[in-house]
Amino acid sequence: MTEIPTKRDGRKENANATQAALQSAALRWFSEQGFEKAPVGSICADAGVTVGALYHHYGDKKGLFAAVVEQVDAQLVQAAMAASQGVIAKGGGAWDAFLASIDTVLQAGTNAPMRRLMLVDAPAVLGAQVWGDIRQRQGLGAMRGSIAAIQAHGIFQGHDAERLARIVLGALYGGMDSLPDDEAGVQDALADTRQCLVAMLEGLRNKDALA
Amino acid sequence: MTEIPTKRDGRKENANATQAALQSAALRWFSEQGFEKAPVGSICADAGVTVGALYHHYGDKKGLFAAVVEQVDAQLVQAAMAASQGVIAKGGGAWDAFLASIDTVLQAGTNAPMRRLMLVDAPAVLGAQVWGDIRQRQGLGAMRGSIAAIQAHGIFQGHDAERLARIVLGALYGGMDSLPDDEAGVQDALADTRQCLVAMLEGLRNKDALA
DNA sequence: GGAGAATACATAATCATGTTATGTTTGTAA
DNA sequence: TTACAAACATAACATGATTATGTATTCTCC
Repeated sequence: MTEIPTKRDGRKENANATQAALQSAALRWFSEQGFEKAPVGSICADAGVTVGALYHHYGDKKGLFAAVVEQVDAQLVQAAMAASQGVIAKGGGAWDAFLASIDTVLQAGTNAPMRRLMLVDAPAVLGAQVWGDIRQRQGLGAMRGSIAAIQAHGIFQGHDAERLARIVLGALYGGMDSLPDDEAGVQDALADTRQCLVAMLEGLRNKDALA
Repeated sequence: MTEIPTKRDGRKENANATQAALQSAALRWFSEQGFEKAPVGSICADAGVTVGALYHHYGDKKGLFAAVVEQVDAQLVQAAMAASQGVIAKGGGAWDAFLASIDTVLQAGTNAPMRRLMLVDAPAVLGAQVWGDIRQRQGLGAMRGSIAAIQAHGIFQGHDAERLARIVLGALYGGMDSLPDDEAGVQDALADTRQCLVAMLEGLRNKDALA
């Protein structure tokens, strides 16, 4: 969108490579150790560069963290939307498509390190402003879109899509939070959690239908 | 519970006083500036002691933070239970008492600094283990108790109280998260948020009643 | 009631870690 | 080919948490 590089820039290619290496290493360190216990020196060493590269591209440690968070979030949104549209493609209704996207997020929440990265560290490290912007662009935006799509089908009428998105996402996070950290039995808990969530959502849906 | 001090200990009284001063100052700094931007030196200076006192009583900065979080959480639980029992005392039902406790928590969430302290910084700083223990003793424990009480009245049957508590609390936090940071219009948003939450809960209640 | 011990701090050094100031290289445009 | 800027490397720097050590006060016990 910026400009069509008629002559390819060798500098920028290298820069993109180091950024990719940096974000890849950072994702490992941040998810496994948490933001605090992930020294910039270790991340850079792991990426095969020095701290100079990091501060050149991201300004500071939080900048790198923000880039990682947004990247992961974007991938999750993409997966959720793919699942949703998969249901539509198979002739499913808007409601079932909505539930499919929720299932995808829940499934992703199975991974404990990822949970801490996205739900615990991100809001604390980035602050309300930056994290709010990222959420708006990624998760919340997608959820708001999904709810708006649902509302176009006559469901969830009369509620502010933005607020409802936050509440539903909150319940979803609460559900993810209830998953055990140990690998064993996660699937059982997942099924149970899903049942609770769906019950609440369908409850809300049916209740609105009466009014 | 520990032992009846037949001879009063002057040391312990002084120690309790400094601990109170420390926690009071810490609450101010942590809620206004966040954990990271609250230097231990400033907290101690504000409390009229040196860092030696802090590390003697709490081990480290996180220890002091944990004490503050648990104290605030305990106060909130107390307020919620008082509201709940107030409804009972006036002849209200278990369900309305349940909603009253939720209202109390929501109302507390009106305060933005408090929100960051309890919902953002606490899980990130303390880690899953410590924070989980505190929640278990305070908020989650109370919510689980409330739900169990509800279930004794035939509502929310067939769901694991623990898991349901986490999901409801998650939705509650999501709702608090949707509140605007500016003071103006908070009450409007609060009413709207409350409506969404109650709708979901009553939806779940009614749905279960059918099965 | 005095010696010893333990508690409750104060003070100053230490240390870990994020950040920055200053090169140095390399590609690119003129 | 020269000048300039982006993309790093290196080493010094700054900040803030932690700790090692010292001291006074209080309690315990003989």
